[in-house]
Amino acid sequence: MLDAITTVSEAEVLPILAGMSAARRQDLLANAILHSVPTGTVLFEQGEVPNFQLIIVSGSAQLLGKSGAGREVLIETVRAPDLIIPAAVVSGAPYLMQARVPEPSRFLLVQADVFRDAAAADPVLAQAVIGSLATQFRRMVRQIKNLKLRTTTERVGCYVLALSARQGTPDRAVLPYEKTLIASELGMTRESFSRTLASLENSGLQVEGQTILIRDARSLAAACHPDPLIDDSPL
Amino acid sequence: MLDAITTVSEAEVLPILAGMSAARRQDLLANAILHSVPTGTVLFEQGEVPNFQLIIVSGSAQLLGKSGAGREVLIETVRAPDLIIPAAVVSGAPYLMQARVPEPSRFLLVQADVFRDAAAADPVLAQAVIGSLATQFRRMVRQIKNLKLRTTTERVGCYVLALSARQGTPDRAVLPYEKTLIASELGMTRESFSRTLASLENSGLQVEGQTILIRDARSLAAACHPDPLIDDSPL
DNA sequence: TCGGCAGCTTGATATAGGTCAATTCATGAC
DNA sequence: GTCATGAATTGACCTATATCAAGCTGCCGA
Repeated sequence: MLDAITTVSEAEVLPILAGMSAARRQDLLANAILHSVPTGTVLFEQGEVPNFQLIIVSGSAQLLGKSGAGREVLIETVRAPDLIIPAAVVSGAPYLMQARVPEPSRFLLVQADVFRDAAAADPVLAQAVIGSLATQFRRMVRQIKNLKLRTTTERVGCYVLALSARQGTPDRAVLPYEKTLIASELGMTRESFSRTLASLENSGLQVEGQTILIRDARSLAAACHPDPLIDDSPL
Repeated sequence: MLDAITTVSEAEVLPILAGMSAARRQDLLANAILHSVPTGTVLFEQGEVPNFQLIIVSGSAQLLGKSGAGREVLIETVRAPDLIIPAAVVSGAPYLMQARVPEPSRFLLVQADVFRDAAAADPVLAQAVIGSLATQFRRMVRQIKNLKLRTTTERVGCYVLALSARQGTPDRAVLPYEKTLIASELGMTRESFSRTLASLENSGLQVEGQTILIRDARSLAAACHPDPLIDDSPL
């Protein structure tokens, strides 16, 4: 499960580390570890202080927020290639979210202080960190606008539209994980999500298990008011 | 209103630029502009592409999100010394929020491309940008947890508690701006905010215009479940 | 093949919070 | 001082969404 990196060939192609001088990258990877984890693994809990910067080599990680009462909501999904919450690592502050692995994935673990030092010393790595942080920040802002400015119907409809755009299939969208999780991501209960999806069948949408058919994108858009400054850009 | 910087004395003390070599800082400031603006000024609209990186020298800026329907909510307040949405500037993407000035303030305007180049070239500036982005990201995460995991009562109560902690007065909190704005920041209507505050009078709280007296912090905390991983740390 | 979960849907009901409207309060202009 | 304006409160009402409670469906393991 824990493998020291013998060949850096894999890590070399990581876009995050691209552009770093070979020497610097060598330095970074000296005591890095490549970790392959199965579905369901918890990478860290909220409240923990980061020991490592995790770099997603393949797969993805879900970031969950938990309340004192035990309620648990999905906040974000991060996909390869990216860093997992560099904000916590660079600030050395406790994680605000738990990280869980929804599919077999591989991560590169870099000691937190090593990572910080490297980011301070290497402008190319610093740029990568800045880029990752900026993108993640903007996603959070979009989500806040989504929550504060929209009804559940709008959130659900726009979620489906954004999904179909991201998947390159204008006539359908396949839900990437359980509806219960998606509901929590959208800030509603699973029951509301189910009902809202059903009610959108009047607006050119058809639910078929995990796949949602979009029979009339025009009508759907009219019902849920997509907005490029809220919905994830297809980038 | 627009003044070229003749003396850099002011900018020199800006913590953001501290640590940069004098030469580099000089370079940055060469075509920077110091801008003093009155209350109410809109610095930029959402949707605009950033021309400048704005650095808050004194005062603050409010970041608002607007819906197509014209609804407008407060998302964040940024205070000196800090950068205004570096995420938009470094990524060169359109602003997701409008920036408005709630008090007479001064900003240093650095051409966006100049700022990007400087951040790429100067590790110290890069670190400052990383720090600012990380802090701002974490604030957004806290806000999302606040919105998704809490009731209005909890949000209002914890807001007051956090305020009083930040202001160093355990027995009171002074609301920093209109209640309508605060309500939108907390994701509710002004009416709900008003009623919720009133209802918390049963939990050791007393409303006195813009100042809220905390007569029984224990009881208030019991009613609203503060959580260090959600509420702004007193840092 | 048969449980037996886990996830989902659906229905009935409750309620938190939104909407609309009227009133008070505070502030600043004149 | 009075008036006008915008903010805040309060009340009555309503609806969107949560909650609670069955069923349903598909899947996995024995």
